[in-house]
Amino acid sequence: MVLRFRTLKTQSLSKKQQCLSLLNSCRSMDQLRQIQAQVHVSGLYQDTRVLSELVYFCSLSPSKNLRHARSFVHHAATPSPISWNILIRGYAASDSPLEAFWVFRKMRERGAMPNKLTFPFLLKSCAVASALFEGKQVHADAVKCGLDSDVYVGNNLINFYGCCKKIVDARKVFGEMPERTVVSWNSVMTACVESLWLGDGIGYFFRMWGCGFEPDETSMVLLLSACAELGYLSLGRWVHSQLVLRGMVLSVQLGTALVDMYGKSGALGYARDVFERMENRNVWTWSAMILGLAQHGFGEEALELFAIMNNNNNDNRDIRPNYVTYLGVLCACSHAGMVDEGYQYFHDMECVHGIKPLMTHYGAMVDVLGRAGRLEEAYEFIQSMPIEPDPVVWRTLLSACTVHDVHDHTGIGERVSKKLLLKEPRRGGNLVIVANMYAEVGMWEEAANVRRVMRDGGMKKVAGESCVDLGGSMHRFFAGYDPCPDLVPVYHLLDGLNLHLKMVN
DNA sequence: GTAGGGTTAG
Repeated sequence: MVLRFRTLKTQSLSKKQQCLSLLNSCRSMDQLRQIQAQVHVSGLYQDTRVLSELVYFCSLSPSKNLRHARSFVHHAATPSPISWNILIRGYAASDSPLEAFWVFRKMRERGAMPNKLTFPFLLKSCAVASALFEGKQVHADAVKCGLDSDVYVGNNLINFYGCCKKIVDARKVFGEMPERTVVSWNSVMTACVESLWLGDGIGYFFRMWGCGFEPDETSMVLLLSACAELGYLSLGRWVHSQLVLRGMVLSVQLGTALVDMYGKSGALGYARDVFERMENRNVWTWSAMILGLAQHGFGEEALELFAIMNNNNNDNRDIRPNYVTYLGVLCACSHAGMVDEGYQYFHDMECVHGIKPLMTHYGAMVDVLGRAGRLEEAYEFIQSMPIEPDPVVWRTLLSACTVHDVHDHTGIGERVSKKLLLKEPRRGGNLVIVANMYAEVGMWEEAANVRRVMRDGGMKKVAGESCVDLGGSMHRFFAGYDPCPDLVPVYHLLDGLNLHLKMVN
């Protein structure tokens, strides 16, 4: 289709209006080039409104071309703030979000004044890029422009600091906001929950409620994900009851959050119940259910569900597994001892579904091999990884070594511990595993050496902690921590359990 | 005469 101004019925409209109308109906870069030629001919090239529409198409339409948009703005004599903002917004959603920051620098160099709509997308770019250094400069600029009091700017500042794991700063911004909306509360909750400051996240929910804000769906999803992470079943059930009481529609997100919470808390019956009742499910819903089953020892059921998900006869024709689904699948294999299947799924993940394995997938596969006692194979698997294994991967194998290598003197435990300590020499927890491994096989001198290294280096293991939900409140337990007045029956029970386990094995 | 905005899933 060739576009010309005179093809329009609206002959009476001005050249400029015709041009804007054409831009409005523009669908491809080819059409845009034709319009661009017309713009040149009619001398509308420096019109700020026309320019912003050109930039809008190149930055935000499905056939966008950001370099094109950028060149429009850079070559314009005086681009309006709107053009700059649209360009920044385009980069925020692109694969190279930090370019937004450089556009902003250029904008400032050329003396354009940012307005309150400049900062949200700019901060969003810094947030997705986790660019703390750049984001702080933006924050400072927002303060200089007196725009940091805008509620949208504030919400994005919270989100930015949250994404950079600067929770104290996120909370500081929140605390100093002159005006807040539900989104502000949700943003600060997100920051806490994402960084596993779960109690604080839950606290913000109830403070929000106390301040008279109505929690929305996002608030509920966030609260549920904090419950899921803590295994705080009683609070999770309370949230569920609130959803029913308020007559909130069980959206895919809310339903998934419930399935996730029940699944992680081990209440698989409830998880399954919500899952079955949901009208719409997406890949996250299925993944949450699969992972819940896998993590609680129902490996075969998890894999069965995965097969159903992939079965085209079901209502989920468009649901394709993603990286989270495969974490659940591999977790199922390791808990069910299915090594060959694990290899097969790991292979299919990339070759059939095009999902490039992440570090966690390699770790999960090491867990599959390690739990099955195939330690050498796991070691070779790590050596053959195309990415540099992180300490977690080595620690997974080392833990497997302490279980399986105790009476076997192949020395794989030693090799693995060397690899791990090379990467993370100062983490006390690593040395504790190594010392225990030596002690287990009676290599007392070596064990003592490791302990001495720890002591001399001032290294301590961060105490492992367990939470138990009792009568609706969370109780935290540490090893060696002794708040209970009468532990004797507890130890008797534990002894009994250990005996039972040994007899079963 | 004038255009555009935020938070959420292992």
